[in-house]
Amino acid sequence: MPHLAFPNSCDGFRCETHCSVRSLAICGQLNESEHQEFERLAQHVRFGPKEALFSEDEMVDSVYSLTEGIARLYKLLPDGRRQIIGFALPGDFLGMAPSNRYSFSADAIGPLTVCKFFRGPFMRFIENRPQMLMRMNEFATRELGLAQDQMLLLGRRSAEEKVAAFLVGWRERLARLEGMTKTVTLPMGRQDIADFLGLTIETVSRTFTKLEREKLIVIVPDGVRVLDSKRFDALAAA
Amino acid sequence: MPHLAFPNSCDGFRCETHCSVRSLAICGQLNESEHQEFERLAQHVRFGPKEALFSEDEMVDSVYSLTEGIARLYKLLPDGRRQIIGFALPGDFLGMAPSNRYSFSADAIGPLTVCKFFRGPFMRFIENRPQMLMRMNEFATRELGLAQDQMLLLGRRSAEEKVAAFLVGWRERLARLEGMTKTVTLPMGRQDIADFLGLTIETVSRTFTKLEREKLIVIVPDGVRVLDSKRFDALAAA
DNA sequence: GCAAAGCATTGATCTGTGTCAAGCTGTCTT
DNA sequence: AAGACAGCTTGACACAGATCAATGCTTTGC
Repeated sequence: MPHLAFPNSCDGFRCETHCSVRSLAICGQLNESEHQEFERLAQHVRFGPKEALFSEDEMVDSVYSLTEGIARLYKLLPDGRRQIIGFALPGDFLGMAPSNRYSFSADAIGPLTVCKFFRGPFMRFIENRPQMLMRMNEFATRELGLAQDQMLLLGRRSAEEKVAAFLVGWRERLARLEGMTKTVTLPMGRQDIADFLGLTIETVSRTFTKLEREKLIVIVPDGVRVLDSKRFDALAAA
Repeated sequence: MPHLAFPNSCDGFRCETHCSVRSLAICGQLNESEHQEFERLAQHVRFGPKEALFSEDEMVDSVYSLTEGIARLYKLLPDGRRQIIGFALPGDFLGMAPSNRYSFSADAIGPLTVCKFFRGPFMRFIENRPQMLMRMNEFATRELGLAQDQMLLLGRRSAEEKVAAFLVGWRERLARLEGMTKTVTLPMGRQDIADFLGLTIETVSRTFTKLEREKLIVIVPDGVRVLDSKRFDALAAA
């Protein structure tokens, strides 16, 4: 796009270049003037692959609205065991914690951009805006619902069910952004999937292979193609 | 208390009889007049052991603030496998869901009382009260934090670590209500603990016995007594 | 005081997933 | 083009926790 001369020059203005997902994001229901005021609080920040947005136990100084790319959210045990508690997509909101320290770590999987807000100004902006607070509630409630689904998966599903449910769930989340497709792109590696599902990388790999042998999926570079949606959804449901 | 003539006669008024945990509850920061208005929306309802407050997939018509007793919150798979996603204590708030249907089931473990609110009036009460919305956010964020801890537990801890972490976590939650004690009361049965930790009842039972043999706890009726808090916390942490 | 029921414990065995160890595939570097 | 590297797959084997099967311990009701 050579005619788009200054792609980074619109900070501080409503600018769809930075936020193709604005309607999905925390700021999606602000009117024009509110949004301008809100934008003045934001810094647009880019992160490279594997770069940390924040780490568990750090003091919370900022909150983030993800605009592009995917982040991995995880907790570590002292001996290095890792549990990925979620993957954040564009539109997702990060950084609320039950104390003044982050309760998990977040880092970029690929290149990633966020709107970053300092906690104080952000809190002052929302504290007397019921609409914004309601939206925060919706976001928190949705996250909680996902977390509860994940508890069921981690506690009570077999390896095969875990992988199938993960692929179905991931496909649905992508569908909100890109529309439903047969090919599900998987930007995260096998180890990330393993740490999300409470499995080892070997078991994840074997299970992918097994699902392919059973003609439910085809493994393609950076993802899978779902062949039999019906049988697949059934496996994921139960 | 023979001089307390009408112990159930104060519905509609501020009444600590119904709410020894008011300061911990959703309504804990309302002023006197707001609280009276809020109370007018509430019904005080009692449930007996095993009685259902609501079930997964039912339409959400009410939300609940737990005032006495303990509830078990769970999700079921079609084949009957169960995952308990949490235990609710007095002060906890139940019933927010990401859709218009409950995303889990809740039932009383023992006798239980709640403040029940119809969704519509409740929403109308909070929607223009930022303080109340902030409090809802705190509650949701705390729940989310607990859910994330539980994901780490379910995905990455051994049976012994799960049981130890459960006892430590449960003791801390009780401490908020009753103060820290050596004896941890466990109102839920072994099957409930198993379904919370992603284990079988046999493994939970064996693990309790093992912890007792190792002189970390003593099993007493309806609970355990913690002998070696230090070693115990260490096991729970990692 | 005894039967019945419900819950918890213990033992023997099995199995799904983890662990350890190669080997494979694609990409980047020089 | 060749080597090195990172990520993924496959195989052989081990083991934590599940399953199956008794048995024990309270509580409840008569």
